[in-house]
Amino acid sequence: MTSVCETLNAPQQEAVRTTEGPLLILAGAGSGKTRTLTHRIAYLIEEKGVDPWHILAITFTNKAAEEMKSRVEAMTPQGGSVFVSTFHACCARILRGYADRLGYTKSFTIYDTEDQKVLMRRIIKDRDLDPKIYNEKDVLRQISSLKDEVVTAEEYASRPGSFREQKIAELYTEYQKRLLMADAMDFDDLLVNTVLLFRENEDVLAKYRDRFRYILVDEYQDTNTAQFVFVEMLAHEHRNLCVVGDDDQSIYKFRGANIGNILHFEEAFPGAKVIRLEQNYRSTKNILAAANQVISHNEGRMDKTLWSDKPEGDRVALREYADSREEAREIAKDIEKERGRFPYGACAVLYRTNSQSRLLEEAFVDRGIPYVLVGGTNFYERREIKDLLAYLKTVANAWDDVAVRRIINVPRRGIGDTTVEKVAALAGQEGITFWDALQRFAESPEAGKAAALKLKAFLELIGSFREAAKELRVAELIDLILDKSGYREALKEEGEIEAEARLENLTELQNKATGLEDEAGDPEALGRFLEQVALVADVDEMETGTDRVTLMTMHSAKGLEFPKVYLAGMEQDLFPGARSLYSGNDEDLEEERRLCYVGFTRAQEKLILTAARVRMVNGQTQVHNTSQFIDEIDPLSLKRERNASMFGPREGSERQMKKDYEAGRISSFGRKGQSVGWTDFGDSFGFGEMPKMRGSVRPQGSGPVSSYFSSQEEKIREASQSAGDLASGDRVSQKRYGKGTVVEVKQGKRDLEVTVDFDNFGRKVMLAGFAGFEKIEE
DNA sequence: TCGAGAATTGTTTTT
DNA sequence: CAATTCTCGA
Repeated sequence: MTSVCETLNAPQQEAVRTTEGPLLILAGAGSGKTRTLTHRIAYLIEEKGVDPWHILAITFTNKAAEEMKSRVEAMTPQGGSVFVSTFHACCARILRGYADRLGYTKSFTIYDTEDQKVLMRRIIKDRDLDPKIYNEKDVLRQISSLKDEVVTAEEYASRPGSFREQKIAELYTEYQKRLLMADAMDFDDLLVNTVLLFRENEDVLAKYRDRFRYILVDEYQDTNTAQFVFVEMLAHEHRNLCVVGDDDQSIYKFRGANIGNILHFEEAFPGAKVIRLEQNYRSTKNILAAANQVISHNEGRMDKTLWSDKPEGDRVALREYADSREEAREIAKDIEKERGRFPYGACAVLYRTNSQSRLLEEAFVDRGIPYVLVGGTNFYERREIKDLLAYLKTVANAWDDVAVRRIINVPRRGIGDTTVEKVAALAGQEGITFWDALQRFAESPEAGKAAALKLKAFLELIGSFREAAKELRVAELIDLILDKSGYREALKEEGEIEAEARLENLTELQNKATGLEDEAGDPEALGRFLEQVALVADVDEMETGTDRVTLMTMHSAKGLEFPKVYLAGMEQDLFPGARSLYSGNDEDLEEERRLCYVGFTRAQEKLILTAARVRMVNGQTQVHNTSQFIDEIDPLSLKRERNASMFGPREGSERQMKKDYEAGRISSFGRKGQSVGWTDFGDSFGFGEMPKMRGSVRPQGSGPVSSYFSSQEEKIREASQSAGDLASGDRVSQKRYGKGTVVEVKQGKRDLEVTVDFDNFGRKVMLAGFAGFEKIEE
């Protein structure tokens, strides 16, 4: 064990040896914090003789938990019995033991985001609120942020607030009531309810305080208030709390992460010791320099400087492309070209939004490059999986209305909306669950003969599953359900490729259940399975060790590292995203910048930034400048690579079209609804979709979209200017389009028509760089 | 009741 | 460009 410590640097060793009292480890990116943490746990066990039973380690993902556990186990034989887990899994575990104290049963189910939305939508509907004004997403977001701060429905309702806030409070209250009735908790509830459990049950709190005498929390910068409260309660007595974090890597403010937790740790835990890990073992000097330069633009950071004694390495590369498709293709090409130095498994392509993965995937498929996509639509969120899980939930928990209603007519069994609504109404007025109402309704004369028959068949079907569950393993139960419900049959009949994929997914789910190691008929196993499934993150499922390129968001990449990293889409308005740029709140921009820092510091040897000039975003062609973060890098650390495809002669039809256009041979080209033209900047070439336009293109205003039009008057004026001066007889009209605004100027006499589109932020949307179009021919 | 086609609308990031 | 909701006819 002492020899183990020798491989650590001085501050790391100190962090390992400071076992008693509160400790904040400020660990910069790549400073070996996981190593330090695992050594610390091993040290506690080996040197301090602490029983692993008394140690709790909280990680950010299940994957990180597993990894930490196996690393500790490799160092000390007892290491395997340390409780390493995520906040959510840990809370779920505690609640499984004591949920009855809160009015739940111990086999409560967990609602995911979709379940939450379904439930909330129903509540809003039942209360006759305008779903436009109270849309479930907004309401849920507000409730979620209240839960992040451990504000209960009662507390919130008792606070004075605006009319809307009072309505939200009512919805919150009702939502919690229905969750309780359904014996279900949402993600946030896992934390909040655990805190409430501790608050109201002295004995439970005492038990866990006694058990977890040494607590470690990783990625502390991304904890929210609820998590802080949870940890504080547990650590209150023994005060052996060690948190590790890096304020520069806090990227989850949007889901309630409270950076104050780390900034004010010393105040919350007086006498806390602070140790800084500032030596980076991961990246070359150039990469680190670029990362440091970018992050230095943020204000209010904790004082620390990351350094490295690694070689200089290559400069950070910047490559610009004409459009996003080309960007994707060139990345794929480049990966293939350098395969000798960087095998596929050594490469990662990171991006800001999940939607960017599509083009990359296409490019990789085209070249036959193997890749793993992390994130996007979670496996467990796919329709067929959710359907089957709803069956399982219905079997496990008859109160779960959302689950029952999901499957009552899946596959089709002739129970339509009308019937379902009647049952729901009955449930509402009697104050019983949907399931109970279903039983009553099937017997009542109100149900038509045909409907009653169908309902009874459904009830019997579920009943038979419940019976069967008593003597089957979960995997076998799944098989039975697929079979007897007719679900598998229905999919097979479709016969489409998509249906086949769905069947494969179901088989995969079954395989996961097979790996469960449950006894036949074990009543807990089903609940365990459902819980496991509810709490997995995308990264948890990531395979490692295969020679494949990794594609994922920068958020998902937190905590990971790769020899070669591409950051795709380094474009203003995409990264940093328009949302953060125009919110009027600098903190939003700073969070994006931290995300950029996280992205940069994933790279060990080579970092390549790419940007596209023209990109489709939500079906709209947008022209982007390179990200401001690029300007924040010292030019000496950056290598702007001019690539032939962008600045040299262009190939194929686009080039020909350009010539034709210039020579006046054609006045318009492109497919229906599209036109093509030149942008003012660079030499790039873009397609712009112009649904309202026909005819040829006259380049007008172009360049970065910086103007900001807030009032309707301004928008109209701007649109008019694009059309030229207004004359009498011109008609100006405006209409809402989504959240944006479209202003149309029709100048009848001169046969000129202009449409200018404004996005959510009031910025004029430039269609591939053009603001105005002259209509020449029909 | 149900499906097809039209219309609308939406978007960071995720445990 | 999706994905979802709406509308309408059978």
